[in-house]
Amino acid sequence: MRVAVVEDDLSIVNLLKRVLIKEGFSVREFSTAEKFLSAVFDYGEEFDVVILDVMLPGLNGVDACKFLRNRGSDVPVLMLTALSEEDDKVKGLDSGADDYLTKPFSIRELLARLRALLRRRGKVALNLETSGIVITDVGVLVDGKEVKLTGRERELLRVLLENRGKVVSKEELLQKVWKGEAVSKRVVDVHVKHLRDKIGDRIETVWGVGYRLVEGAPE
Amino acid sequence: MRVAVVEDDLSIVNLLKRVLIKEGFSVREFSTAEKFLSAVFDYGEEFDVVILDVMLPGLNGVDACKFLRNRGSDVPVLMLTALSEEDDKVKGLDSGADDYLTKPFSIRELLARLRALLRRRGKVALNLETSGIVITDVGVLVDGKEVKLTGRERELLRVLLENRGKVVSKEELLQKVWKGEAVSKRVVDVHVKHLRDKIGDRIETVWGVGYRLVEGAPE
DNA sequence: TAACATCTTAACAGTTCCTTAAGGTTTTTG
DNA sequence: CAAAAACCTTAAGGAACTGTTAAGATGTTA
Repeated sequence: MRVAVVEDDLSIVNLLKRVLIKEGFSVREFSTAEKFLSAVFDYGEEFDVVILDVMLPGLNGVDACKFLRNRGSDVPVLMLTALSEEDDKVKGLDSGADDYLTKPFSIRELLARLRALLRRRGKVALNLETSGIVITDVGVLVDGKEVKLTGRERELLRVLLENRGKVVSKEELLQKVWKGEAVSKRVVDVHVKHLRDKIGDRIETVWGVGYRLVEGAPE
Repeated sequence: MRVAVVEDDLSIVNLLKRVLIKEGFSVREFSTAEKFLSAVFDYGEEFDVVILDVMLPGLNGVDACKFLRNRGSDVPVLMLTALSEEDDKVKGLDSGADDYLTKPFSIRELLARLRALLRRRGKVALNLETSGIVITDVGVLVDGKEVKLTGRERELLRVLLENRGKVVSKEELLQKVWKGEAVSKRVVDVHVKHLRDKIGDRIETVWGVGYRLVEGAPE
């Protein structure tokens, strides 16, 4: 699950990062709405949910959300603000946000609302920590140790991680990692091999179907 | 964190510089309010916080602060003065200053107030010393030794330093250092090379993405 | 103007990454 | 069991990216 945190207050960013990463999200942070929108529309980055501060330098969260919706994005947006006035709540939701949280907020409530948002969209927020693997924008941690992965390897791992415990077919991997490029099916094998070399034997082969990332410790 | 020190008393300037640099601030000093305002509005320099003396030759601190606010700047201002009368305190805060300190002041109190100001703005004062690199307006210190950098090199280093430990994409570097000028992507590589030659191998290449300034000692 | 510093581009060299291909191994099927 | 199918492993070639150097452009200073 990829979550974008659009927030300029470093102390909040760091708090969110710590909590969300522990919960198994891939966290990508942006200090301004402009940077976030550029990542989405200029570079085509995709997120499963967005935590968006209202008070931002430059473009504010409400307008950023409107922009998102105008451009057709339906990614769930959780709005954050220091203002608790009803007026702002209305503005926020009017702009297309899905939920709203006023600062200061409790971590428990934030997580609860995030999960609610994802559930509503048919997504399930899982704690990836059980696999011992954490992906952030800074790097990839396996059992607490940083591992250097290439672009393809990282994407491959991300897809497997999102479906850990479940078999992912080669077709699905090709579609999600290689985005329909015309490549041989065998590239998957090769990259799985490389991944195995780097992260250890956590990828199981399901004969005739695809691959599955084994779960680590039980919940 | 960039701090502007606007003060004509050299002994105070030197004291502040020594302390602030040790705390990890990039310090820029101005002996008059005019010079400071010119840097801000004519040259577009940006600061995270301003330490502004009230008694200055020419334009005084109170008026300089008013000027700042009138022009729409909301940078945190910590006012310094030798006068302890309530009257001056009121004038200072009326002018738009965020806090106020009378000379003589204790270093500890100054730092506490600075941190409070930055925290209020959602910024966190970090000690850049952990990277072994300190940037001031006089020069750049690497492991205590002064290094001569050119303009581009210094800006490049500053952006990397602000994001140390994190990958900064080439696009972001081009945007922040070259402000959207139409230059080839490769200029970044060349300047990184020059920086490496001058400050040693502290810049890591992240293939296909950008560069990262490695962190020195842990926090 | 001459000497100097800085910045950008271009060219070539070096590196990393991705894909394909080929031969070997394991699993399934007849 | 033997053949077929799927997968593993390795290595080579090429594509994409970065490193390095030098020359020209531009601006600055003596």
